[in-house]
Amino acid sequence: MSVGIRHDDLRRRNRAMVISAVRRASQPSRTEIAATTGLSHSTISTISSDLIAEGILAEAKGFEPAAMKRGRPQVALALEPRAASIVAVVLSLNSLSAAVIDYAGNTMAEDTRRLVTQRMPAEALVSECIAMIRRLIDGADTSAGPVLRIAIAVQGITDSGSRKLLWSPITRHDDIPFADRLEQEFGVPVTVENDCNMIAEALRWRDPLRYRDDFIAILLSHGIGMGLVIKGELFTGTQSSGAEFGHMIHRPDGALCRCGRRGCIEAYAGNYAIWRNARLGDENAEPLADLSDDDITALADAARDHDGPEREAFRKAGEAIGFGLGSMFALFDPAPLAFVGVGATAFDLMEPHVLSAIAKTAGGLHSKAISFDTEPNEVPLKREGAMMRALLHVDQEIFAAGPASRQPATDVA
Amino acid sequence: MSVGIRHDDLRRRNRAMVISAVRRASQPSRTEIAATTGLSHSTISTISSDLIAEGILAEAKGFEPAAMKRGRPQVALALEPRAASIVAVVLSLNSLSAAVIDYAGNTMAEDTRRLVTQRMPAEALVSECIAMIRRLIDGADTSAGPVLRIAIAVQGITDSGSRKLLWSPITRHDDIPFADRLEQEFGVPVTVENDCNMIAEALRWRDPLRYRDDFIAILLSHGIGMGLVIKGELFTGTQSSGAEFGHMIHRPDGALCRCGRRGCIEAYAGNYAIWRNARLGDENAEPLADLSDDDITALADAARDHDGPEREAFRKAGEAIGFGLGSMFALFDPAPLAFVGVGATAFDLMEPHVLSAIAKTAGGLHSKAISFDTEPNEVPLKREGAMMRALLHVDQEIFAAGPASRQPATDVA
DNA sequence: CACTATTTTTTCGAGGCTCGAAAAAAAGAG
DNA sequence: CTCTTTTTTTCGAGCCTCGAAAAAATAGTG
Repeated sequence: MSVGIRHDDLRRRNRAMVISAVRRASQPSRTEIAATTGLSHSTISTISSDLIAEGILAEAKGFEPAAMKRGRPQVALALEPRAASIVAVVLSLNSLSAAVIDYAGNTMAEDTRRLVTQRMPAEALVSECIAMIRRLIDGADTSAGPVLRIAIAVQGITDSGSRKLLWSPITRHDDIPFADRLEQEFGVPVTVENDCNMIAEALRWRDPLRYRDDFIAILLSHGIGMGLVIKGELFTGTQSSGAEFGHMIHRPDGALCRCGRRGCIEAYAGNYAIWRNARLGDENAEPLADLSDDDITALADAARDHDGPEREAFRKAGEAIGFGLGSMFALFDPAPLAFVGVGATAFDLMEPHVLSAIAKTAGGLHSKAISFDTEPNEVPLKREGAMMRALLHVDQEIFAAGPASRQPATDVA
Repeated sequence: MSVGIRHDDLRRRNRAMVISAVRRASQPSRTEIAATTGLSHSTISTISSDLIAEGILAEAKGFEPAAMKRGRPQVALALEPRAASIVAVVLSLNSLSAAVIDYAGNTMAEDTRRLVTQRMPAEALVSECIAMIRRLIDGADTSAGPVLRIAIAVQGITDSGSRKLLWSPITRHDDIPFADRLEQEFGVPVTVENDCNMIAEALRWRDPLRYRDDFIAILLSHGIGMGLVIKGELFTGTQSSGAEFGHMIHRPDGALCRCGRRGCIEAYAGNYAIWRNARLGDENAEPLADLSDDDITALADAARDHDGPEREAFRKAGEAIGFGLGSMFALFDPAPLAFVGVGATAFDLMEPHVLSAIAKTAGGLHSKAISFDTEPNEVPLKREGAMMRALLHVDQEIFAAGPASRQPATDVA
């Protein structure tokens, strides 16, 4: 059962609250923080001066555009960029990229390179990550704070503790212990997270009004991924990263999926499935290993131009997604949707069929709550999500705890 | 955003913790409570003596079987039955039942009667509830504490605030404001909750070892209902009671469902669907309004006796449930299952097909985590669930708050 | 039966935390 | 230059939890 609240947890939580308020709002004053957190002015004053003394926050200077009011002007608080830094890594099919980011979210250094992930041994994937991170850290500006956390966004299924990559389409190997290996190497907490979950996290920060408590991010690419936020929290499985929308069953014993099973949504709506339906007309044909973005845009152009197998393939894809969403909506009610990735550029071809399929399901009941949005470029989203994930961990788990529990002793300073 | 923690919240939470520990364990001592909550002995001592003084807890006497130890014997703490009472109501198709229950969970008075719910106006449903509760309260033993909460378990979809019955198979009417009407009548907080959610809540208390953080209760009756506990919390929709498993889509544009749509799981696995497949062999036939339990057991007996349409109907039902579960497991990983209701007596006929369908889905990966359990009688579970729901509200929201916020003033005692 | 060992529960003072009120600080308005 | 307004800090009061010590209550032991 959940444990009782100790006296020191109180401070910890309220510190976390203040840090979170500063990260969320752009440079709020103490008064604004008091308003959003519901804590008293005196408490905010005490906590924020502690945080400033510890080098976590700083008073933002050289900026008063919206002043022009009577009374003592508000002092804006900001995150101190040099308080820490984190590393955000994105590992996708045939591509690895990483960035060192300061505590305020500014990118200090970044790098990207192509790999043939599907042919590499598991250990090589890990060591490529390590090597890239090592280069970035060594080369980074020394003014940045110490690296306190590393987050890796990766296509595939991770365990619920975000420590291992259980399965991924980018490699033949299972159970790759990324977190353990990188922690051993860098001596810093590491998490491996599902890329679509990171996309959802990023959307929340990009557009907090639209994507707040309940929304769904769907990645339309070679496969179909999903990041799900329900009641303000990222929804994960009990044992894995979960939300494997692409492998919900659309038609029992239906089309052959890349995962070896039959009838998965992905087997109708993944890029390989659309291509297969359009070009081969055989939904049992062995899925292709990879497809270029151009292949998909070519199919979409053909489908827009004239009726034919291409248009029909996109219809089937939209239908599979729509019925799948309808089934999900039966479980937790409809929510706003964001379609991300190359496939999103062809979403105009699928949208009517998605809608008409949803209308045939229980989700059609409250379909007002559904809105669509598309974002073709998933890579920056994955990186932003991993970044936010890492920064929030630093906020909530390291800096909120206070100086006593972070360092052995502050006496001999 | 979530609000900061005030100083008095701390006491409130720790009081809640202690009450919860006493309700969970059977008559724990102060030492045991300290161990399970992680709070210090002195804190537990202070809080528990407050609670005893307020008449919420009591020292349990006349019981020391497991003593025989050296040292000062432990004093068992128990809930004081007269601290409060609650009313648990179960409203199902053609049946209404209610019970007055004391704070320790003992039934003080109960009543059940048959109604023709489908032909009654919405207002009549409400007033029948009111009348039955009024009779029970007036007739109840005066030694019971005041009624502090009423919980209604009802078949159908409620809003996420548990105030209205949005839709239900037991009536033609929508949006029945049970909570508002009953609160107005009795001046006590009221909630209306989905019956399957209450079944899940009850299972958790009946067998906390098996049904703890993650499990699924499926009600197999005329329709198919589900109560879902994920990560220790009842899973509800964002706008409704959610978890409408029966209306996830099994086969797009498939069999005609009672809800008017096509291909829902219920249209294959609900009692009416099994009967229709077995007797009419036409999955598009208009669903029957009601079926007796005997009709279903007769079908099951026939299916066990010889191959034929009955057996095939149960196969289809099992398959629909299995594929549906597989799709759900893609979202949040497999969990233990409890099948409840008349249909559970025929579960032996479905189980192999459920399993083989799950094996064809992503859920088949970790199928070790799946276990089945059946419980034919759903009525007591619904009542227990509603009871626990109401009692927990009293625990957490009324008694945890302390006497100051409950009464105007304790000065002139 | 008195005494000891042992375990549970209560008491008490110390240390933290938040809060409200009042004071201090820092501007614009007149 | 003084007054008004708003923000921020300071200070004492009131709670809360904790650890240590004391008190309470019982089973063993000779």
